[in-house]
Amino acid sequence: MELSDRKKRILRTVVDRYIQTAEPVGSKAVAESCGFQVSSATIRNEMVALEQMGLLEQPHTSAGRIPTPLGYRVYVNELMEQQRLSLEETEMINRALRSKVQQLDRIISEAGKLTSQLTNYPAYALTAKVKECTVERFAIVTIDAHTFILVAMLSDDSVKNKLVRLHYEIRADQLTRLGSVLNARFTGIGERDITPELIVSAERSIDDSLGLVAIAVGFTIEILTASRAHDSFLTGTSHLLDLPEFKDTDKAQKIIRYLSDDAELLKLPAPDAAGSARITIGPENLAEELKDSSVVVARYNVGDDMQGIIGVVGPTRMDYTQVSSKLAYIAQGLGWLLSGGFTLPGDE
Amino acid sequence: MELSDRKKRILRTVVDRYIQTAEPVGSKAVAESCGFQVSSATIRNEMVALEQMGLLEQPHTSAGRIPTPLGYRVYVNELMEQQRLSLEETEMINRALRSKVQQLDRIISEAGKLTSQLTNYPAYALTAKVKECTVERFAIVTIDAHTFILVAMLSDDSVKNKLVRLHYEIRADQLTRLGSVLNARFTGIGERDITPELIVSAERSIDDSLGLVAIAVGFTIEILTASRAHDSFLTGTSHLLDLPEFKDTDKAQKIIRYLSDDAELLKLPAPDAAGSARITIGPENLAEELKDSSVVVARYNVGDDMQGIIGVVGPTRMDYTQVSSKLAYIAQGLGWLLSGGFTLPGDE
DNA sequence: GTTTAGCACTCTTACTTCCCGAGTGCTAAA
DNA sequence: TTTAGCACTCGGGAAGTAAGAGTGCTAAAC
Repeated sequence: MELSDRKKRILRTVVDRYIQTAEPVGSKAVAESCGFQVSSATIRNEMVALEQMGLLEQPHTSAGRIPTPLGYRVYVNELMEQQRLSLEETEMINRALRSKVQQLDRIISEAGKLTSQLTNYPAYALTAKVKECTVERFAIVTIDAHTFILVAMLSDDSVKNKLVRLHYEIRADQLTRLGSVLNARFTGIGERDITPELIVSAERSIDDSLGLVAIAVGFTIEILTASRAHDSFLTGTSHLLDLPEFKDTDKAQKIIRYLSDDAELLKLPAPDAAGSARITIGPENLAEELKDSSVVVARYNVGDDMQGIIGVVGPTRMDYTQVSSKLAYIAQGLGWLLSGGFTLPGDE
Repeated sequence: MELSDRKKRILRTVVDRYIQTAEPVGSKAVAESCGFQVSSATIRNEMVALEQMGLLEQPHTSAGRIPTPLGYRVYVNELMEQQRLSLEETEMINRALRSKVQQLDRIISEAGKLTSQLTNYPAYALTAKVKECTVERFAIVTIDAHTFILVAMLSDDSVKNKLVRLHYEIRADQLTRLGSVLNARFTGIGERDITPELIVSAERSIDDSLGLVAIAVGFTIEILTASRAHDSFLTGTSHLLDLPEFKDTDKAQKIIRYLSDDAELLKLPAPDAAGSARITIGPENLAEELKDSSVVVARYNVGDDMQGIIGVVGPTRMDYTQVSSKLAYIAQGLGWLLSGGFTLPGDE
């Protein structure tokens, strides 16, 4: 498919304008738009050609043209110029990311919030474990004679904890022994390696009449099971209601409900490589609910064990340029922070 | 204000029906409704009286009546019977709560989700610290020569952690010393007690040429600052779009946007005592955005240091009976779980 | 051959008008 | 005090109308 320069320019103008206004774009508007020296009639002829190529369509006779999904695809692939984020924007993202990265568990949800704020579209964030998790290290913190906190550091660098309250008193040395047996026998192994025999043998080894091992192992299994599941977060759904394409509450509701379902989010397309953004337009989406919407996703990696996905959902008329730039930057920044250390590019 | 039995019964019928259908209730419908032996004309006369008392109103002449906010208030205060949750329902809540209480930090957000699911209205959850937090205990977990996790257990029983990666190598004994000085000097004190002098003296005491103390204390301050702030979660906003009163996207958007603002959520009314639910109807709300909506909130306490709030937002035509029962039960269950231990009433 | 101007045509959107029916308030009788 | 009957009111949906934007086509101009 070969497009003349003029056709490209017209297509780009139509897409840009339609992204902004959500109104079909007429030939006159295109002709008047930046620096065309030809009349609207000429534009009309070209637009007919673009329509026959399947890049534009008319919602009805005698309305302006709007891009088809294929038109958006061509725009995204060939016409869209990668937008440079301004210094202020990168600064802001850096600052926001850095201040959010206090607690490992929360980063992902915070990254989602940030994305939604910056793009003005709903954003979702997922974590996905590539490998099965194991506990790297247990720690026990005594609160009082009845109470302690069991802390587990997992192989994906996250930390889980549980407050344990017992009806009977426990001595410090019992907890110490519990800690050592947990660290000796239950670290570095996956959920399926925790057998009843292992538990019994561990209980014997410290003469565990109180059943502390059983409690701790129960918690461990809970954690490992939960960590196999994916975490997901959705924010900024109210942005959808801003858009004219969702002024019909039914549509908005369907899509928000769809996005609220963790299981569905997991099925969404993911980019192959970290850092870059992948764009899925309208009917390219497999899910029926998203046939009228577009999804932009970026991936980041944390070590080898874990990866995360941040995505933005909007109408096909999404501002692809802006969204994909910002998303890619955020994903990259996250990757740096999580696996690198404290500094982001641009920091001194 | 004295209401005859018949008037009470009529008011209750109107409110119940309007809650279900969202349509103005006519005299005929009331007359036919359960067991009235009088004609619609009699009902009409009574309804005029109720209207003059300010309990009912007509959206326009020749439509049925709908309750005024005052009408709802009377309904809530005098006519509503506390609904007993069914055994299945309490079982389900118990099960859901128990399985969620793995990780202290997440409980509150999970409780919000649960509430929203059970009531079919949007729910929000807040934590509020009554007292300033302190770190109870530090723990350091070594990952490799460049990396360790700093874990802090706070006085509110939550656990915070931070992955620290350095460009230079650190020895195990350096970390051990860091741990002891942190536990010796930085536990049990509030944010404002962390003075530069304290930091310098701590650094000297372990000959900290690597600046580890500075990093750890920086993290501590971050945590204490953040824990003073409130956490808030909002879920189930899509339920709003089900309701006819929010079929206008503008209204829905305004209220969702309002609820997404943490600062505003904090201003919402809170119940005085834990366990019971407080109901705020329409114009009783101070916020302009909520003048057409009602809020049901319940509070739970965790020890003396912390308390949390769970709230449900819906139209004035909210199913107060159902919502307040469930909310009270959930709040109660949470309180038990968080401060008591493992068992819920009804468990064996 | 390409571009332009002009014109008739189409289709949506917004606005007005009109009718229907549900539900009321009043009055008079039971 | 309750009931039946009746005229009246008003919102909502259907139908009809006018305006406007944008098109496709044709014929002339470059």
